Amino acid sequence: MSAKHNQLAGTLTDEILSGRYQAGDRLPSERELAVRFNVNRGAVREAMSRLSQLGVADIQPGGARVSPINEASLDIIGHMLAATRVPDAQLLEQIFEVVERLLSMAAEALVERGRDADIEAVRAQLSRLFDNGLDGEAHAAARIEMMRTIMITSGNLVCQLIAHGLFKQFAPTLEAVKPYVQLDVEAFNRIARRLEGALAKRDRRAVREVFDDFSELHARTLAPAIEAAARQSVRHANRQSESLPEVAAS
Amino acid sequence: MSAKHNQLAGTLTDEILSGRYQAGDRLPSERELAVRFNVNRGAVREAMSRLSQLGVADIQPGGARVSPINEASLDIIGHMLAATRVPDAQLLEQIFEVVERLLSMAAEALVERGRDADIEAVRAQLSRLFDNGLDGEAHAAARIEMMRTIMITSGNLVCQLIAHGLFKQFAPTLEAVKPYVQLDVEAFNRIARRLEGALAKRDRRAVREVFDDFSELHARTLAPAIEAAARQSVRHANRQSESLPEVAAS
DNA sequence: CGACCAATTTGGTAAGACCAAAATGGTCTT
DNA sequence: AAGACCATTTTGGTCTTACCAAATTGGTCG
Repeated sequence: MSAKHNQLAGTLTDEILSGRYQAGDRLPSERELAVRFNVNRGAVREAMSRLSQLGVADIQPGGARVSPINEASLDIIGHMLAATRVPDAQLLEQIFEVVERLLSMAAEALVERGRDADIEAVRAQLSRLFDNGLDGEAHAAARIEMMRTIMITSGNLVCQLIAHGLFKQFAPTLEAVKPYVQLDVEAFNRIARRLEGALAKRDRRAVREVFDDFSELHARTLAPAIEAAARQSVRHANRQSESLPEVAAS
Repeated sequence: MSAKHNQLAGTLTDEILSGRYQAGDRLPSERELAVRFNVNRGAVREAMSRLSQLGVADIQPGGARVSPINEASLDIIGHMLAATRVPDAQLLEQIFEVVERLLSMAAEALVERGRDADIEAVRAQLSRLFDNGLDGEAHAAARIEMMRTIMITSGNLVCQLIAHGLFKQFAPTLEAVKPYVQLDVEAFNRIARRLEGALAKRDRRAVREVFDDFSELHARTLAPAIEAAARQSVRHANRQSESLPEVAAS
């Protein structure tokens, strides 16, 4: 139900991401796209503007060209995840790898330069994770909330922005995979306990080791979940991603 | 010389970043901004669209509101760096902290899962750094090129996108600080040598330690450079950042 | 074969009108 | 007096049309 220019932008980015247009190729002119998709040129323009800001197209007077993927904005990750109905396992792993590194960085900054109160806050959240018996949903929410707190209290804005941006993009995918995730709560809580101790002692090295192990656990958990999701998804119909009907050429 | 909507977008983001509009505040309506800056509403609209994609404003039918900074896109970093004529040392350090973490991650991925040819390529670039006597400019260019190679060969797209995005944004600032940077080439080359060895042995732990030390060296180098740049810049006139003249209210 | 120049194509900007959703402020009910 | 309800106004969203400037294109001339 989104507006036309949104659909157009989505269609075009998908076509670019799918290789329909290669990097360096010229995109059709705005006027041509307008007639082809039977929309206003203004709508085409807004769509192109988004492509430009997404970094997938370089648009200049005289014509627009497709940019190399590695020059794009972080925001294409969301498109790439949504493009395939089975989440791209490799890409998801890359995302988590980055997130966990940044998380480790934030936690290390916290133990090195953070205020006591902030450390206490994170420790309290950690305790809640392994103390009372939270159900699956609550446990997951608490985990995310804790990571968020670490990011914020670290004081590194860059880190926060990246984490927030990435999370916003893979959240829907995560939601789709979630039913198949079987977290080893025991193992996780062991790690949480270790992290809590490392924070208490402000032991940076220990913090890092904890996150290394956490990263490993996460990978062990995620891989089979994605596989399971992939097996299941073959039954489902193709998600009808909204796209504009293309008018036949004369 | 940029277009009106660009200037307007810049002016508005600067005002938001400077706290002129607080998070949650309502922004003036498009029509009001149009008369205030004596531009077409279309121009205002394009500017607002950019604010929205930058994540600094949430724009909805009924009114636009300022978003909290930590929900913005990575691209505001560039604005923040450009906002103050003296580069914000803290922010720059945060950026480098992130970049170096990601670099370490990429290098570790390379030694763990990379192809021999790719490792050879990086080693060759490293050798060039400490073998022949490159002058300052060439040495700096070679350093950047090597980091770029590591990022690309790591195969982690997310990592690449972040690094590319960050680099694009602090490049101009770096250019401004560069004259004041006095790199300890000796120390750097020692680190380069160690990295080259670690890559050859595909020793992940060693790679990480090298990057930890590299990060430290980088910080030691950067801090005094920024300070020197700050001392010098007080003499220079305020960079005349292009902004739109505001029309007096009737 | 190459340099140069004009016609065309392409993106950029502007102005105006209209629509739908949200915010606003008044009114009525309780 | 407080709250629910509703019509008006405000605000962003879309579409249309026209014109401008820069880049591309293709031909022509040296």
